[in-house]
Amino acid sequence: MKPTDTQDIATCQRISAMLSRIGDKWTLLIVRALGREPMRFNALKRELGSISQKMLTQTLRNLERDGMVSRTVTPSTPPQVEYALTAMGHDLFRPIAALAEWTWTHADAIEAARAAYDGRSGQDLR
Amino acid sequence: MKPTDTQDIATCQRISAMLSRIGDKWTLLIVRALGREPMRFNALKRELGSISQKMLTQTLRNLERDGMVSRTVTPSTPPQVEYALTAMGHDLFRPIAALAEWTWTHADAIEAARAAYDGRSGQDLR
DNA sequence: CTGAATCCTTGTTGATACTG
DNA sequence: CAGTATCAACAAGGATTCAG
Repeated sequence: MKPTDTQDIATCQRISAMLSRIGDKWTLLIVRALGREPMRFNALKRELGSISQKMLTQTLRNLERDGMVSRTVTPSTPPQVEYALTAMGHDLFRPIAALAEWTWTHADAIEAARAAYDGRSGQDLR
Repeated sequence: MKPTDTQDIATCQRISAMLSRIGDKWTLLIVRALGREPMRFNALKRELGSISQKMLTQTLRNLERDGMVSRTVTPSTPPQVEYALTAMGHDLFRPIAALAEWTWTHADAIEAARAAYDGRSGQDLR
């Protein structure tokens, strides 16, 4: 048995799982919105525009479960629920920002690579 | 390119798309394998073990299209196709490694947050 | 050996309706 | 206001078969 390999692979998959979550359709936008200021459910919904309430709830639950977002209920009429980034949630922002920076600076190169690739293999297609 | 531009929503979605791709089931493992050394198709397949041929092809095509991986065909019998990381592919490794590092160092905290959350809301369920 | 094409199962997303 | 529940549409992943 090779513990190093299986360990590395397991770690790799864990990181993939994290990337998948962060990279899903809404997480980044939500984290970004909450990164500016804590917000209530419907304010968040308005901010994101086209998100369904189901996906907003679901994504917030995931973030809450992972300890990235806190959920504070104020029992009143109407009820108020405020979402905010936790310390860990804020912390996550640093490596994300680095990756964002990379994506931003390489966007043109990627675009060019895609155009070149599509030009090569898509000439007679579509 | 100001850093404030990274706060733009379109950019945010672009980064999400990038994260989604990198975070998909096989990309990271493939990039990691190719990061060590260029490899041929079946060597890669053996290395990854449980990947289907379809997903390997598909993921490699995506990486190739984005300019992260190069594909070199040597016409012979049997044909040889070698995949390798491009300069940009290697470059991508830095911010990914930062995120991996973050995930690794926060794994326990995330695990704990999940356990706490599941303990809170799962007591009377299921 | 390196793939493309097909089918099938599963998971994810979204629209809609309803509740406290 | 802040959700939950349900269902339909669609995309992703995997197994299998065929081909250069």
